[in-house]
Amino acid sequence: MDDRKKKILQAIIEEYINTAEPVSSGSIVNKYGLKLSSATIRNEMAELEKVGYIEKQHTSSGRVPSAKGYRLYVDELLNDNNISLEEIKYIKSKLETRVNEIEELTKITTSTISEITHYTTLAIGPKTNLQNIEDIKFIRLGTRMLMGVILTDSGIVKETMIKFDEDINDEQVETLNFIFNNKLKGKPLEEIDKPLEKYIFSHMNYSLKVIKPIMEQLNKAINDESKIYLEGANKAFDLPEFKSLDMAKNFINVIDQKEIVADLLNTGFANDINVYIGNENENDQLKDFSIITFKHKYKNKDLGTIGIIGPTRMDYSKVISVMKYISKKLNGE
Amino acid sequence: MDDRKKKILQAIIEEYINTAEPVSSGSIVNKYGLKLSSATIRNEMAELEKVGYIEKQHTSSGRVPSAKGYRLYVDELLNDNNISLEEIKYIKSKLETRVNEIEELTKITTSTISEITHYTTLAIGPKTNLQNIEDIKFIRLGTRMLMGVILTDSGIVKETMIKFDEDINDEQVETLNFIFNNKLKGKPLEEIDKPLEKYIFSHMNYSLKVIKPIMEQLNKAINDESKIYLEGANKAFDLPEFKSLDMAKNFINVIDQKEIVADLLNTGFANDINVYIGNENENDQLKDFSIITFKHKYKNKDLGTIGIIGPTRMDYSKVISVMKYISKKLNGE
DNA sequence: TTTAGCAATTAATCTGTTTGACTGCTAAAC
DNA sequence: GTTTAGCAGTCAAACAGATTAATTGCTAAA
Repeated sequence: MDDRKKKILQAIIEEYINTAEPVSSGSIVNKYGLKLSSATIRNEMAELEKVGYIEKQHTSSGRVPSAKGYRLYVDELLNDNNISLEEIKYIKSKLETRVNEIEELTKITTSTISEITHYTTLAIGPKTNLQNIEDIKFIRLGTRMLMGVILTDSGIVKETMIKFDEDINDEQVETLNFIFNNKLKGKPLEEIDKPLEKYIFSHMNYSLKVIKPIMEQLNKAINDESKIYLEGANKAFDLPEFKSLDMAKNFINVIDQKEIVADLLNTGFANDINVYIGNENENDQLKDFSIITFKHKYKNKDLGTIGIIGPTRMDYSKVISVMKYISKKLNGE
Repeated sequence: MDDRKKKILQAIIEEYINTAEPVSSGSIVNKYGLKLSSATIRNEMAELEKVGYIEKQHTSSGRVPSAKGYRLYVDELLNDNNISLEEIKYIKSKLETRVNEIEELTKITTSTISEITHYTTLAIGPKTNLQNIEDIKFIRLGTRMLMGVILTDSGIVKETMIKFDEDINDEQVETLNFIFNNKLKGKPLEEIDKPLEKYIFSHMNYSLKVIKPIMEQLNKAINDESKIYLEGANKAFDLPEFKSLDMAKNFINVIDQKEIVADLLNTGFANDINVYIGNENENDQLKDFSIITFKHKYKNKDLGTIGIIGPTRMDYSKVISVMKYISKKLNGE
């Protein structure tokens, strides 16, 4: 792969991303700084095809990038600083909104990305079971109901309602708060488990009727599949690839299935922007889509993962640039 | 409209709902108990068309019900007890799941309806500002954060996080709990407002720095657009009307816009199953869809509205039957 | 090594034809 | 008076062939 081939590949990919039409040798002459005749480009294209970076749909058609082509483009060729001053200004203003909850920040970030990139954007909260408990409290609502609230060191708040068949009094609530905090503060969330149940049961004289539902609900709350955020599902339908009904149907199917979305957001490395192109995706239902994700953090604390999903013909440069900027910005410049 | 015409109209509509194809005079002979030749049915169809209950797409095509036709069918002709024993059994088992929160019940009901009817199902929580406060409490998390929790008499729980620039101590929290409960218990949610702020400010010596954020967040929490639940968005794409890309795009557009969904769920009468057929919908974007909603209640307490959305060719009989049954079941037989 | 020029290929578009499913109407049957 | 058989008329959908336009690969010249 000499330099000229890479330049031509880049031109093909960028032209295809812009036009969504197979790229002919003639269409990139005099664009992208290529001072070559269409015949020469044709010769180079034939070789690029031989090594699998581009593909033809039929004998006389223009070329379309393959997953392998996009991969090279993403790894070596694209401009990852493709972001305008206006966009930076807009993102800044959005991210500086004062929020009281991590959830809100995630929501804002998700919708901002969707607005700027025009792609469907997804987000999921962080895996909580590795986080540490910073505070755990119970609060009585009415006579037979408790709300359990857990604050983790990442600032995530988990809450759950617990109903009882008998009345609860304030003294009991206070004891619960005392015991749970003493026993669990600073420990990882997953420590809320059976052993504790036995401990409470042997150290307090509450009936199992009270303790059982508490433990059940707390465990449910922390193991709860995190909430999934979705912004701009309709944006996909403006793209020409969604003219195909199959594609559209597949897309809705994917974003409608929480497990698939959770899966795709939960793979990938912590400190990177992760790009999965077409058939690089493990899940067969995703093989026509590309997905770009990153874990967003605030002062190095995991806040979850945000990702965009779109056709393989995606503006990788723009998306990656925006994510890079936001990631940096969230983590404090 | 004599009886025979109604029978024929019913036959046309039910055949169309089943097949999604324009209904010819021949296709309903010997079905639906009609012992007439196709010629007679043709004559009747011509008259039904003249009064606007059915329509032709071109001279030699079969007939398709109009919105007016569906309306008559829904009001007078359909079987609203179109529900099988298996379905009843399934619904029962689902609704008997023990839940700790209203939210959960809404989720379960929504997904059950979607599973049984095969239509996209939407839900929204009740308008909270008319509900009464049953309990209102603050709980300290860490040193500079409060969680405010409001329980209403319908069992709805609203919570909000409040951050401060200075430390909060337990004594302050206790006073807050005392004052808010004393002042607001039994009152409608909308009473949480400016006058209270002044009262607290004059009766306690907390700085405005503490009280301001509390009032702000509480107001935000109660005025928050209720969460919208969505189940089975992908189900729509199995229907033949969604072969049309325009239709599909419109559909996604509608369910993606929270305001439209909130609007369509918030119209309609409290004690009824509300049916909006095609152009009966006020919103232009909904004119190709039909919507059926009902307010679900538990022991006469408003729990919000559940609705399904689909093409005008919808199985009104099944949907209405299922909703009737569920509505009755939730409200305690 | 590059390029001009040209035959070959193919999808997309267009055009005309056939087919099949209906209807509406007429006249006969009930 | 009502119902029905039968048939001409209509139209969309399916099909088949011809045309067009885009683009390639290859050859031979620059």
